[in-house]
Amino acid sequence: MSIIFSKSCEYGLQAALYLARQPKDSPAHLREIATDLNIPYHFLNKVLQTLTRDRIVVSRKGANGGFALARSPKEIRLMDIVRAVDGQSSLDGCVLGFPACGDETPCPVHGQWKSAKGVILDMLEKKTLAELGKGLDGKLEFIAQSMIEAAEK
Amino acid sequence: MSIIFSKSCEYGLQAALYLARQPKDSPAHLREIATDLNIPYHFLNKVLQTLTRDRIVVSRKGANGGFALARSPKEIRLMDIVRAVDGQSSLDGCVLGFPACGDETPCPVHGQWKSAKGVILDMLEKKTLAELGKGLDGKLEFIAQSMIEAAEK
DNA sequence: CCCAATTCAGAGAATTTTGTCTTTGAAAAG
DNA sequence: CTTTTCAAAGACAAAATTCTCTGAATTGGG
Repeated sequence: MSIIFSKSCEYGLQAALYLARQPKDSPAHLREIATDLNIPYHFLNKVLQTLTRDRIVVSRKGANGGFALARSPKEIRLMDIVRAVDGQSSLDGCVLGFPACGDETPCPVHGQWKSAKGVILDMLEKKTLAELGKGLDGKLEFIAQSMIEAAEK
Repeated sequence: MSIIFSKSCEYGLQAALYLARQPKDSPAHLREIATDLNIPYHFLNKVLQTLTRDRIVVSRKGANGGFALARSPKEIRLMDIVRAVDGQSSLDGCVLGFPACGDETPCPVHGQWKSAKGVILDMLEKKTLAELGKGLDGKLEFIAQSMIEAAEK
């Protein structure tokens, strides 16, 4: 599990990234995505259902079916996926766990944490799937390679 | 649970902070700490055992026993506690979960995440219990208040 | 010196949360 | 209809969190 995301969310982000790289008008199959990204089939099923309900991806049943992004990758921010899967509140809250911590009654690291979180939120709010997919251009093999190495352990 | 720490770690940080505010030569009892911070007694027991084994706090049994910091609050950084409880590796790893992500084969957000993590690690490495305790001076009631509100939910 | 009370140490069980799998159903295409 | 593919409920497993219980060290009082 990543530091800040649940596994569901991690898988959701990976899958969305996968779909962003997919040629237009050719939806990807659950089976294909799960295999390529080395994600448990049925767990990914559930995550994609969530993203579908949130209208971040669209699904089609039957032959020629599959999953595709609901809108242009330029219009899907990482934050959209995080919010859909882990919920907004997953990024709120005091880093030391003090329930009453806030701008008025700050915990001792409130200020510093706020600026660190600012960098993170900024990243999530501004990065779109389009930019991320571009970052992967010319290294299609990155993900696959990544997963092969993981499987070897 | 905080975004980046386990509950164990959160409790460890809170307890250490508590001990830093404690008058010299008067160790705090487990029962007292757990009650004041609203932490499950036996879970805190375990966390404090970890911190004791790591020589961040010292313990004494029997009457007049209890827990105290093993050295001056000025010499205990947040990172020491995080490392002891959650382990160093809890802060490593790709934020999107790609196992092969690294400086040579970066994931699309590797750079941004690295700088965000830099701010966090910097905070953990530089902030000592002494500075944090000072931050609480004059608001002894902060923690208690915090916990009362939490309990009301 | 011995005993009783106090307090931490630690193993391990129970619970909760999170992640994974099983199974059945429903929609679409040909 | 038959095949393909997503939808969804719910069982199961693993991990994190919380609780139970027993033991061991220390102190102070008889």
